[in-house]
Amino acid sequence: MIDRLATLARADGLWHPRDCPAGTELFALGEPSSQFWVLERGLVKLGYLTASGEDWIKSFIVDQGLFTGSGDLSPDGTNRYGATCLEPCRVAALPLAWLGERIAGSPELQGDFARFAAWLQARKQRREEALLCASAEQRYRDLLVHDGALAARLRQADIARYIGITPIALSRIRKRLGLTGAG
Amino acid sequence: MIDRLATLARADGLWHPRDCPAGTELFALGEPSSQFWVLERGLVKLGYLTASGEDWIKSFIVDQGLFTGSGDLSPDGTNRYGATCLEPCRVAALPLAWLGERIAGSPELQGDFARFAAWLQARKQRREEALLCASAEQRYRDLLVHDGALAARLRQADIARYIGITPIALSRIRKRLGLTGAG
DNA sequence: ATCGGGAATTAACTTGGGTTTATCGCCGCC
DNA sequence: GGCGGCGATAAACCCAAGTTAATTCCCGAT
Repeated sequence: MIDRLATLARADGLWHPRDCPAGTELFALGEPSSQFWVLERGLVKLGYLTASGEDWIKSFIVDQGLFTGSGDLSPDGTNRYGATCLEPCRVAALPLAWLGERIAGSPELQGDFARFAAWLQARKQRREEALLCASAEQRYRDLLVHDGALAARLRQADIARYIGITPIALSRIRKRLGLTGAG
Repeated sequence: MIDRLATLARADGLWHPRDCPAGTELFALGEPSSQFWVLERGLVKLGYLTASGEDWIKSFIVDQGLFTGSGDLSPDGTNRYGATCLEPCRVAALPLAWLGERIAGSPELQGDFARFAAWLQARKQRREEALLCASAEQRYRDLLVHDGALAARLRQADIARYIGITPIALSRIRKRLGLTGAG
């Protein structure tokens, strides 16, 4: 899917991947959302920023993936969350307006995006259920079980903000589980 | 959209709306998810049931709406949550397989469902953000502001389970806000 | 009017997480 | 080797929410 997008964008002279170091802010909450992002390599966090200045992590994009700042593909509107590189990344941005045209004109891409939307929806479904029904400790254990490789690449602070607690509370949970010092 | 669906289903002899009293369980978590539900009148809650027996409310369908037990339209799979009538309801169930064919054959219905999916996604987006970033008190106040009419029709226990706390904690919040006795 | 039942509230106690501040460990740099 | 900075952990304290149990309120049935 990413390859197909890259090929189409290259043909239109729109494919400009760029390498950026860890810590780079790709876009911020509140900015106009007219672009669509492709991660080719690295690790990106998508996060909300509350009025009181805390940030909470919506999701991680690992190794390869697609994301926007608004959660959909509409070319107007503003970003509902920001994106920051957690590792050195290679990313490319594409105009959402261009993407809309290309999807309309390509049945393969339509299929790609339909599958992507379904996958994304299932993921959101599980996340909502976890946030609503499971305790912080349960959410942490689920993360370790289902995304252990990801967890190993993240700082505890980012894991905590993804789970919905503070880094200190996560440290306490790790102590409870006998994980401090053991990595 | 509901009218269009009803007309198509009636033409195929599949439209059998039924009235059911408050408390009726339309479907339960874990059952095979082969049907698609249309609410014509009433109020339905969609809820998860945890291993320890608590239930948490995913969302409410108010007056008119569409819902499944799996969050998508795939005709296989099992229900990830259950549905219960909170008020006397008129509902109709349609086979998901039938719906898939009808959507494929009707551009209008395709458009309807594309818009519906977009709306649903935006709603999930806001819910995820609220569960992750906002306190229980904040979520309650948001509910009163944005869905006051709905809140007035719900029992406090259901509001609490939707917000993500116990009815007792909600009662304390209401006391803090000066809403006990006045509401 | 009164009785019974469900919903909401209250109280008392426990637990988990937030906040603040301090300490520890590690690693890169000079 | 020593310094500085960052991430993780620890300690002390507070508050919000869970738990259990009791009480009040309301409303409908008899």
